[in-house]
Amino acid sequence: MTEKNEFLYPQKWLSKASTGDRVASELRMQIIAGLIESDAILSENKLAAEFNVSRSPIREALKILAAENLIRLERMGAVVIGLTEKDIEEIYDVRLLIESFVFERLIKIDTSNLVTELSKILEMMKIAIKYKDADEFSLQDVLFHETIIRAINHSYIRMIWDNTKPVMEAFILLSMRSRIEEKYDDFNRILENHELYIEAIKTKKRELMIKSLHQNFDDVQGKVDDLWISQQTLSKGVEKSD
Amino acid sequence: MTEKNEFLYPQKWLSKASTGDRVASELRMQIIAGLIESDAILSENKLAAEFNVSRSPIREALKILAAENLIRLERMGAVVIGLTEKDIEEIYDVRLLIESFVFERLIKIDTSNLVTELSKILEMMKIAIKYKDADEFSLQDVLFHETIIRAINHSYIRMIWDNTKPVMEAFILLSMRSRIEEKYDDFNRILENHELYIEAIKTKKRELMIKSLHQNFDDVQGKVDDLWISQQTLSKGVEKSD
DNA sequence: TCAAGTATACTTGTATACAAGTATTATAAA
DNA sequence: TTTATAATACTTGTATACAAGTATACTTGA
Repeated sequence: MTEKNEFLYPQKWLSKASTGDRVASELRMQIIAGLIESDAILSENKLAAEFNVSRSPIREALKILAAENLIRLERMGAVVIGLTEKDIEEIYDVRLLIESFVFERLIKIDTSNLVTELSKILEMMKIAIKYKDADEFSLQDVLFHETIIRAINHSYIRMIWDNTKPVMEAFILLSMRSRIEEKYDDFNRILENHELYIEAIKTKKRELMIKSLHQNFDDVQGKVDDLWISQQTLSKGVEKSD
Repeated sequence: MTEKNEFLYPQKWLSKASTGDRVASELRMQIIAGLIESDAILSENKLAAEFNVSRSPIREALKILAAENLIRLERMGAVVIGLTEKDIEEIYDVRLLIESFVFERLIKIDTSNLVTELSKILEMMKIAIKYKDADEFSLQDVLFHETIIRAINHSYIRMIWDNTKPVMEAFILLSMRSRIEEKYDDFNRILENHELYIEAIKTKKRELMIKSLHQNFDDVQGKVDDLWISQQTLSKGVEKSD
């Protein structure tokens, strides 16, 4: 048995989370990072032993991951589905879909407070880059989009966001970590893109928003390659758990 | 304590469901039907006693309902949010959104099998009406849309469906039950509308689909009024659980 | 009557126990 | 060697036990 003292998921983001949430966050990262391979079978008992907790929070975690389509709950054990390139594309389909919807609503309301809020987040992102803090950058990046989505006060759009957020966050986190050192310039492009997004919301120009969203997506396409590479790196020297 | 021998949710739909799923289904119906009022506080222990099960499946059920935004999990007790008219509108926003997306994908693929499948479901719906079986009709109605959505094989669109389906199913169920007796003619309109939808998929004509979707939504607007009326009827003579 | 403080009866989160069912493995027979 | 059967070691689902924390209500003092 291997004692794990290091976590992929930033523990400080889990200040008041339950054990189940913590386990879910960590397993999610391990699955998306490829440390736990697809088709692997997870047993509640083994996981409980591994994380040094009881089966209750493990069950909770598995339910969460199943809802996120990262695993499949079967009779005997939970089968890891993992995150394919197709999944990433699909997540961005959904983001494109809901953010477009949100934008149409934003056009009809006063967005000055939102723009202020977004500007603040953007500045935080700049600081994060300055100090090469990939985690903080990812946090703010996700928060940026969450802030936009929450602005229209739509329970079910927010529900969709809540369901896709964890996977997206984990994915962005891994992607940014692998890029912060080598591909430093990428981040300026991301910043510019977010500035464009704010501008679109401020001026309520649909074309700008579409442009920004698509650029963001194109940017992600690159992230995918990077992540797959980083997965291989991460997987090296890690014993298989079968 | 009141012993409940009758359930709002059709038990035969839960053939291989866990106790937690059963409890969730029943609580969902009671909340949407208004038997459990908004702002009511649900305690795990009380629910466990009421349903004659342990806290484990109750916890599972509450997690499910929280994900559906029907309740809010707080420190002390789960607070019932309930389903407002705004929620119904929002659910249909989402349906409009994802079914439009799905249609764009359907245009690009061979839909002959899908059309056959949908025709079969439509015939089932007709039989259900013939025998005034509101439950069966609702089941097929929901299945109709689920079949369309599943046809494009998109994990994350399906995820959105999975998350909104239970609430929508419960809502449609209650609505149809209240209408099957008095507003019999409504059902023919619904059938025609579904025929239009099939035609849209067959001919891949966008306008037809939009028309059908909007008619469906207008139809739902009427459902809302009916449901609120049926809620008051249902609520009569039911003691409050505070 | 009112205020403060303490005791009590709740709440959830986690751990453990038990039961029912399934896959695997070993054993025995042909 | 192969097949059938039985035993065993797993699996999850549910029930129960325990611990930590919170709100409420009561008691005690003025």
